[in-house]
Amino acid sequence: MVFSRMRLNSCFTVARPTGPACTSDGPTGFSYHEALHLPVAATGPALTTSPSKISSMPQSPTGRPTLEDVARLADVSLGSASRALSDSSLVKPKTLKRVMQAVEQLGYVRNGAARALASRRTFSVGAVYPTLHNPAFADSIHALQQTLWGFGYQLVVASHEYVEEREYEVVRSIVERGVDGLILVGVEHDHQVFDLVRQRKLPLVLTWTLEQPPYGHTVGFSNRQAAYDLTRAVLAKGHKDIAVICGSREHNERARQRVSGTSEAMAERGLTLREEWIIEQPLSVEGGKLAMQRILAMGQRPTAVMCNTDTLAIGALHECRVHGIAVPDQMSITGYDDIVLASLTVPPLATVHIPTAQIGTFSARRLVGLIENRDLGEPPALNHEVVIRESLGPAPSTLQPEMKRGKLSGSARTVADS
Amino acid sequence: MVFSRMRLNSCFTVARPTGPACTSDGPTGFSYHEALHLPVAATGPALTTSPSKISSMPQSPTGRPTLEDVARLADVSLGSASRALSDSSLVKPKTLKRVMQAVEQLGYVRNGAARALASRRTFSVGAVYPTLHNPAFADSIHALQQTLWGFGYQLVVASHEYVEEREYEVVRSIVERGVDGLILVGVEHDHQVFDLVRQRKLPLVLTWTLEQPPYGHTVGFSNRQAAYDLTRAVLAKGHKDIAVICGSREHNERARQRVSGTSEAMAERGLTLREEWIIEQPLSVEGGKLAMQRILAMGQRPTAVMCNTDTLAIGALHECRVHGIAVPDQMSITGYDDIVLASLTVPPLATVHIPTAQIGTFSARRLVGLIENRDLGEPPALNHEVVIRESLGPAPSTLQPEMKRGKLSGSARTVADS
DNA sequence: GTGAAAGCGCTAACAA
DNA sequence: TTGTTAGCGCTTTCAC
Repeated sequence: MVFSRMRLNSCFTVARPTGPACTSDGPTGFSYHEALHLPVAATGPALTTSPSKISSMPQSPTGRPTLEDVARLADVSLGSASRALSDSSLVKPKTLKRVMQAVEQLGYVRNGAARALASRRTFSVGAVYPTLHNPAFADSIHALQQTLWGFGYQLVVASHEYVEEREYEVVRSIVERGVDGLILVGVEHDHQVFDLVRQRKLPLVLTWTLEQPPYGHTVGFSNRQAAYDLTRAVLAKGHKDIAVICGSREHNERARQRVSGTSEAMAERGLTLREEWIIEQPLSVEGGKLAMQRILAMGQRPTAVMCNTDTLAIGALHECRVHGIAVPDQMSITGYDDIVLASLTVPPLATVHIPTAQIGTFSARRLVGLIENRDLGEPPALNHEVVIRESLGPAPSTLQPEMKRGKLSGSARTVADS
Repeated sequence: MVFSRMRLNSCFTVARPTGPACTSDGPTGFSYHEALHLPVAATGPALTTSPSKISSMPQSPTGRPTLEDVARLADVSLGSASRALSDSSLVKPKTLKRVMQAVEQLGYVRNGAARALASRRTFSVGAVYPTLHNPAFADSIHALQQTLWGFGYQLVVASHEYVEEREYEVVRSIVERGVDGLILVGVEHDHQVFDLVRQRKLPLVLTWTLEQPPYGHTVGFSNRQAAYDLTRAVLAKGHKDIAVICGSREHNERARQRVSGTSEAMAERGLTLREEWIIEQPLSVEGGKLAMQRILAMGQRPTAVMCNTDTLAIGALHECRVHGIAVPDQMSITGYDDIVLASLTVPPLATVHIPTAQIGTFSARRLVGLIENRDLGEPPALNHEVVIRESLGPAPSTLQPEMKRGKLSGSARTVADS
């Protein structure tokens, strides 16, 4: 077993709930290593070797010990007990010690609801994502959660599965349950969402975008620019007939911006992104397959298909293999996001690297900064990066016989899949 | 815009917070479609077209309207207002209507902390996963969250990143913050975790396992059996020299069971799983690469490598390609989990299909059943399924020249990637 | 079916 | 530094 049950130390750091490894940004108090290893009074005396004076303390009607029980056992006032646990520097070491001892003996665990009600702080933040079922978002959530934990915040997550009407319900539900701040994806949200959040003055961070929102702050990158840059790379390979597979563009400015980034780059070359070559599908592997099926059924086919996410691209790639279409010889495919698997497909997927983890990390920092009204530093510019891999090849018409296989202008590179 | 601001209906269902699409399991009350579309009073009168009598209602010190404000405006008692929102069947339709009107006018949003404190229910559950950075877990969390939402519960997630000592901190922190139930992965947890949860009588569901825990219930499948079955399939291909790539087995009974399932199946054939061919690595693509590097550097190589997760397998597969090792001709590779991408690798990955989404769904149902003390039906037996795909081929020694490429005894099949 | 009132367990102001 | 006390906003008896 990892913990010494005898160890006497605090779960508590300054005005901050249990658990968090307060990073260097945190106020003074117990260090990470000192803190957090509070054992719990076992169910029966027989089960514990703790110094048993668990005694006949009168406890609250719920059965669980309350701070009042702790104070009584420690023979200090309620206030002192509260202070000891919230900010140990507010009480004498001796008081602290007695309180901690009582906490340990009783197996006391704070009541977050009471804390929240009295202090109007929940130390949790909400994050509503389009879906958790997307590696890029999962990565970001992962980083978000880890960073928040470091600051002492819990993460409440939910998703609306791209059903726009659900977002408000979801956000409302989360706000109702109580969070100190909120993270959403994109700038485009029902006005009710903004109204609700603004009315409550809830700190808000919008991710995955740089657009100016009617309320809140953003942490992200330019979807349009990323798509533009990637498209330039595609155009450089001589492609003129380009199709796009994207998610629904309605209510999703990210999808729209990616498409417009592409059409802008094409326009600069005097090319037009044909509307019938913009195919909307659910952002899944299956969606990619279906879209590619439609493309392959077309009379005139594009020579390059740019997918709005790697997941779509993987589906598209797979469909090509099924139909015996050689990628990139007969058709080039690009993705977007650069998920870990993008570099492992066959052929490896050309894509745009999106700083998913950074978005999570910096949105957490930004949000905590807003909540605690302290400066955690401006989030740096988050950059995308075009990653050329073998799924993007020269357009068939320009193909020289001798460079039929695997000849690339840029070398295939691997990013962030370590 | 999707919502009619004028719409007058409830956000509230019986004793259950806003939002959830109460499924058929829910008690009576507003239907999903009736519910939840409560607009919020906009910041300034100019911003809203609401029937403005927003008036000079004295509001609580926080600035936000409270139930008391609602009651006053509706001209009913606090109690009635509370009842109207918690269980509309407890008040007269007329009362309800007036309350709802007041709610709408004020843009009232319930205070979850106060609710939780008074009712001792938070309508949220905690889930602590090893990591969110694993498609199998992400799938499961996704299903979990969706199902919980249907029941009116919020999901608080956190991960311990396979650092066993962190789990207790994480669990404690979540419990402190307040949840009505808890979901963990596996049966093996520090006794402090069990002590804490047991002491608070917190409903507990352990997933991804069938082992009997000291406290709580399980929803899962047999890791040992799944590994056993897959190994039988490998053995049937004539492999005798089998290596295993797994995560750390310490504190992880799932990893141990998978390994022992393999060694048992081998033992039945009089084969031994060599300890030096059991390679522990972090459960990532990178871990799979590193492990395969080690294997390829060995004097005598195994003919089949069984990976404990698809992610590891994908890394291993990739490493083989990098080193020019043909899969499955020179080496067979299997995974575990059957993530969406398993069927899309080249060659497609033989693996065991794990009912990840079902685990999420049923653990949610089980937990809610425990919390609300109602019978939501016993979770059905969750079954794994061996999925033979091309990465598993005959052992090189038994290889007939004419079946060198792609000859399989079972046809490659695709599961659950639609 | 409704109103009045007593907490839920804690924090934070204020005195001492 | 410590103790006292008044709520935080809601649910839930308990009478009526």
